[in-house]
Amino acid sequence: MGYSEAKYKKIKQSIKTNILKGLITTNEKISSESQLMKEFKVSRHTVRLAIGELVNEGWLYREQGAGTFCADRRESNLSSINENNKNIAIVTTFISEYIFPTIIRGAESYLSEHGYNVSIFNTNNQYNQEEKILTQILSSNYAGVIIEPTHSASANPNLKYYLNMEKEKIPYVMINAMYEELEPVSFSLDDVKGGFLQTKHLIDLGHRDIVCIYKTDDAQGQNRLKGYIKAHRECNLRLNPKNIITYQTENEHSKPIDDLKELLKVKADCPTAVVCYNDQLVLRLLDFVREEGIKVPEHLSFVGYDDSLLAELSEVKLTSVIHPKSELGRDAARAIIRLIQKNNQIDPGEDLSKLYEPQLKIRHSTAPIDKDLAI
Amino acid sequence: MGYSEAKYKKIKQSIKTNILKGLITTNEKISSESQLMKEFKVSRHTVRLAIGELVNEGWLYREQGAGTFCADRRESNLSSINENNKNIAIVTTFISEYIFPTIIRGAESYLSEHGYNVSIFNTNNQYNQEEKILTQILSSNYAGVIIEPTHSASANPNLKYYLNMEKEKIPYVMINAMYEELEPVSFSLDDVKGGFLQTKHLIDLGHRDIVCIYKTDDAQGQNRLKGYIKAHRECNLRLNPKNIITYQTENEHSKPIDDLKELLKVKADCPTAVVCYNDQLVLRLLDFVREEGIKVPEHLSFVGYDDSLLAELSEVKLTSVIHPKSELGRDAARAIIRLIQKNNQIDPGEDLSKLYEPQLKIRHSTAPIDKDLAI
DNA sequence: TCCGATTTGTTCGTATGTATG
DNA sequence: GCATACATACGAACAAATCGG
Repeated sequence: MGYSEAKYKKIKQSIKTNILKGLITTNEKISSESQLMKEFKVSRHTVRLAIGELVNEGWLYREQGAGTFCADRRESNLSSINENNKNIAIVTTFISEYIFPTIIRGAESYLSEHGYNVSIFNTNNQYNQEEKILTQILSSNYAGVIIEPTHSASANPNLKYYLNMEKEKIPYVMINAMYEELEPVSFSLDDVKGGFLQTKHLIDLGHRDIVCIYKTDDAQGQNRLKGYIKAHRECNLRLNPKNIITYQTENEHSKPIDDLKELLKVKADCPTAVVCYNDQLVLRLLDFVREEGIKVPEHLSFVGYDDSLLAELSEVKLTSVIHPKSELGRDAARAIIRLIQKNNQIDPGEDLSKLYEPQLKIRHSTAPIDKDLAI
Repeated sequence: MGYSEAKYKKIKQSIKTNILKGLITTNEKISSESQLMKEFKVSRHTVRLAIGELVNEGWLYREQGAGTFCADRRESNLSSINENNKNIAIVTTFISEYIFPTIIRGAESYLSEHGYNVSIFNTNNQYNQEEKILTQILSSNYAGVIIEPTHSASANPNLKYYLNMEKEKIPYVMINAMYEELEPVSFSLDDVKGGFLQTKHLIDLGHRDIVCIYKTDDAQGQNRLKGYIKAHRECNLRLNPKNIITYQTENEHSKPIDDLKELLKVKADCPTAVVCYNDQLVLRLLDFVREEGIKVPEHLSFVGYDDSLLAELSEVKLTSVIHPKSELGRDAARAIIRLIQKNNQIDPGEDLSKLYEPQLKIRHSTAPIDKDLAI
């Protein structure tokens, strides 16, 4: 039998997970050995091996005749180190994505100025990775956590870990999106308004057939879509369902471009403008439309999102929604320090959260509609 | 059976006594399990129970296939904190610079797979900031450091900190550049060759007046400049001193563009090609030349460096030197873990360092010279 | 206080997998 | 490739402590 899949290790992990999720609290009795035998369909020996190691690692303690109980890890392990605990964890979905470095840097500079260390973690937008990281943070020694939620559009399977963080009095703040059930301190752009601004700008320029292309497995994209729809409603414009293109992390490389290609084929009611999930997507689409001989913005206007480096470096400078990257990072850092200092208990009146008002930076990728130049 | 006379406890006591009597010394092999079974006339399970507890108490350690050995208790006591030390510091000059996130991510993914935490620090390419960070790392609890040297071209005022890290047996590896005095384990691109490739490609295309624009306050830029000169030498080409533009971090926003502007004014012996310090610089220059009505690559060829996201997203796709970003990050991570495991002492024969062979990715920003199209 | 059910503690036997030299 | 050593896993039995009735 392979070591990595050792049964006793699975049992260990399971028990440890339950502790970290807060399902078993200090001095609470865990299942008896015979119960665990049934549950995992293993021999008593195997159960005892698992429990034995957890006892040695300080997670549990045993009392003959009474049972096995959850140990109080804080006292034994942390008390000595705790005073010097100046570690902050920053958890992002994609470190290398183009706007994150700026956010991280904003946070890092503020935190290091205040004597904190910054550890970074990467979920790759995957729940199991997020779980692993939360597990690690909970069993290590962090004073606070700045986290961007994974797959923020769906219900979160790791909710228990967040609740346990609250119980363990480890403050956390969320950036860019949030799990609303938790009502966390959060820092994010008003994405509904952002999507609204993107769309309204084009409507004001006379556009009527506006395609939107949004990634909808995170809350950001879903909210931007809401804003896109809202702008149409407010202007009493008919909304063509065909003009709404959505994609997920999994198919982000193919679907947006394929679907837009399909739309541009039909010359009747052809779109005159496109709002995009972010600047990077715009640039990829610009490549494609250039090959097709479509001119931007004369034939087709584009609005980006994030106002990233790309928006300024591209040939056609992008009209884009300004994302307060660096400021957001600093604000999140300031808030987490405040929470740490206040021992995670702030006055009800003091709302640390911030919803940033988006603004549109108008450059050269959008122009008034010109019917004579229709594609 | 009474607990006080538990067989496994007797075995424990016997082994412990032998160690304390000096009959078994550090790293000496004790009797195998089967020998102990015969000696004490007990089952294997009982022997394992005794040994298991002694392992947990730090008296022994086991090696599968080899045997069970007497542990060095002095060390284990001192390094009991170090056993759990799974923190790696990554120190970069500019976190948000466009290629760093990819390097960091390469390192982070490998390190987190191996159970390490990653802390990041940012020197902003300033010595005093580097000093602050090194101070902090030395006074905290890091198992290893991956660092990009600050101002790598000049003599380093923080050398003592590096020497002290060696004394404290904190392994470090350098990326992208190195302080040669230290002869560190390092991972970097062969920048001389990179600059050579940039230039040689243009010479091969028939260009003779080639401008180079390099940042020379780091070793990367200085080496690329060397490569640029070397390419001219090898091809027996006259080198026009006016064609060498250098700049520093402080004036990177103005000097490159101003100097190039100056050069292009003079119609006599006007350059036909430009090699740049990195892709980002190329894109900024592309903006400027576009305004001037200069076409790329017809009138003026450009070669970038790093093969970044920008090279593929720009309108004119950039010919650029490939930087092994992610691979370099992983390699550095692998090396630091190896150094930690080997307690910073590797065999002289085992050279962990790696100098990456650069390659040129040819895209559309370079073309054969065409005298008829001279600017 | 004692009983009985439950729970952990100790010990035996056996078998097979995996790493080392 | 082989013997040896440790690693994982099953089954069974009895001892000792705890707890509710």
